[in-house]
Amino acid sequence: MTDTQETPSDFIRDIVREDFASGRLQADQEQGQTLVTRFPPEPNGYLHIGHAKAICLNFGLVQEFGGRCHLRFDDTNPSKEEQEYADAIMNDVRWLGFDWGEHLYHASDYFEQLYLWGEHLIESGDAYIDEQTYEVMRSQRGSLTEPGTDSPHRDRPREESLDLFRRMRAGDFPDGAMVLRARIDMSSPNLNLRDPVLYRIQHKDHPRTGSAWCIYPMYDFAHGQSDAIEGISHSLCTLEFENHRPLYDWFLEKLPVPAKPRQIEFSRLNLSYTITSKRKLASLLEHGVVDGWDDPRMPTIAGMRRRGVTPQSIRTLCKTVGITKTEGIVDHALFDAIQREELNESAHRRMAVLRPLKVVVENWPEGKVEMVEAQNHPGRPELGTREVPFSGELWIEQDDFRVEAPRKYFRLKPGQEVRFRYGYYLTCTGYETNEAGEVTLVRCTYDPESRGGNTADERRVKGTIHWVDAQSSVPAEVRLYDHLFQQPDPSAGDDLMAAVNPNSLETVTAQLEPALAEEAVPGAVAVQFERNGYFCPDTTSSAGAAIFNRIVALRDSWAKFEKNMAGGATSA
RNA sequence: UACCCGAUGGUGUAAUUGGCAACACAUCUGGUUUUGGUCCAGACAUUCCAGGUUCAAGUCCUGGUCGGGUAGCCA
Repeated sequence: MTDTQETPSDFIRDIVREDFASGRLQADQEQGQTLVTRFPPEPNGYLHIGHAKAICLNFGLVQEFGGRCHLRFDDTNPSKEEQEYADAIMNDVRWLGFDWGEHLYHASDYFEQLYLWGEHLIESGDAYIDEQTYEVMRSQRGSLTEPGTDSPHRDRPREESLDLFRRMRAGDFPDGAMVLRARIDMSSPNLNLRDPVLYRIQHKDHPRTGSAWCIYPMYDFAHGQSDAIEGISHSLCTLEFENHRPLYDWFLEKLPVPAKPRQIEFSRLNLSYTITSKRKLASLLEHGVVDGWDDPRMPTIAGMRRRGVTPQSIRTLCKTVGITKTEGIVDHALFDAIQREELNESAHRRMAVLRPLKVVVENWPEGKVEMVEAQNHPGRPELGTREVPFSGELWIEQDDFRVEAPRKYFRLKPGQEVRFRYGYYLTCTGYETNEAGEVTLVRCTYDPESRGGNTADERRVKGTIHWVDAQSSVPAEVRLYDHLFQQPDPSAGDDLMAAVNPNSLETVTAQLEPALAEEAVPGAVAVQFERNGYFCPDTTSSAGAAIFNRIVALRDSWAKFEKNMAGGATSA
């Protein structure tokens, strides 16, 4: 995978550079430690835009500096994890453009070693079996401001702990009967060091190890040691693990591990109008706000892929927001801008009318159909042209006609002449309405001398609108997406559902130019519907039943102008 | 009222490690344009506060303020 611009440096890249300079890292594995990173998801849910940041960091680093990046599933809790998630995660990472080669690992690969290290800690007096209840242990933990108190089993003989630990493994005890705890310091100001639990009993089959185990290691006891086993040099994680680092280092010091990885924390990616909490995302499904994990409005990788977002756009976003330790919220408009920039360059132009209004050309020769030539990309002539039918009955956007138009409205209105892009100049001569007063039809005359969209006299026509020929156009379902939430920070309030945008999806029956019908198949590249936005066929679309998703709308300075006018009028 | 972390425009980052506060997005102005798109030009900051060191401080020192994280047998 190659991206056009170089990734700017950041504090982690600075550290890596320093490590090469100091000799801690060697470019050649034969001579010592190379750069080794890892992306360590728990297979208990779908990947989202926040994960993309970690993926780009870990895989991007080794692309730039050499080395390797492992994909490691942190599968230490069988009651939450499933193979289905692991498969989806691998698919998403690949789609994002990254490759772990042969370096696919699982924390469960190390269960035996981890268990042995558990015994090791017992033997060295650094761990013990505690058979108190969960509630008692919690009450002994103290609080944020008060120290905890020692467990009565804290000084139990090593042989006794060892025996109990072995019997735990053998399945002699029910869930929750006892745990293995590190013996550190119950009065530590860092709560993670107050004799944390290392192993718990769970009589539950594991997706990979089956029924081999009924005790499973906790994250803290598994993660750092897994890093060490794999020879990870830099273990990059998000800020909430900062307080875990002393524990991470404690295990590496107490245990005969083969390497000493270094944990470095960076801030999560937060996008405005978006959430990335697995629990909250799941609640959207439960409440029926979205159809599934791959609903195109979801910030999941699967959702964005279905929406038509490109992996390149996601990578560019991650590159642009950078890596720091400051927590903030990235303006979603930045992501929109990044997508438009990429799509503007690549997407072929097509004409599609989203909210059709019929136009009849009164002086058009009866039954005549003309083919006019349209460019596929005005900025890139090398992308060629196509033929589009034009006749006396056309569709235009409802919004491109006004009976009473505001100042500076350049589109169709009674008496006004506008350019039908690549077609002819049309002048509005009248219109029809229904009982409700809605315009149902617009009457125009055309200038036969204006074929292609200009005239010999070079008279100025300010407005240009898109259109499709009514006889040959193809109806299609088009899904117009907006933010899932109406507040920039949906998590700010206490009621997530109250923040949901009721208009996050608008479905319209559009009319497409004929060429789009064949392009309406899943997997097709994004196209620009001129003056509307960038669109991509949905996974359920077919040539016979076209369904398009709007990836991102075009910038619309006229809509903004009108909105400001309205806002200014009320506030003035 | 414990420990850890953070603080630079509206937003996200940068600043050769003590030397003219830069880039992108957003917003606003104007120009070009057969997409009200693209493109082009311009505008927009007392670097959280108060002291101190220095010819020189976003950067170093002291003290504060504000924000976030942490009390799972989750990761």
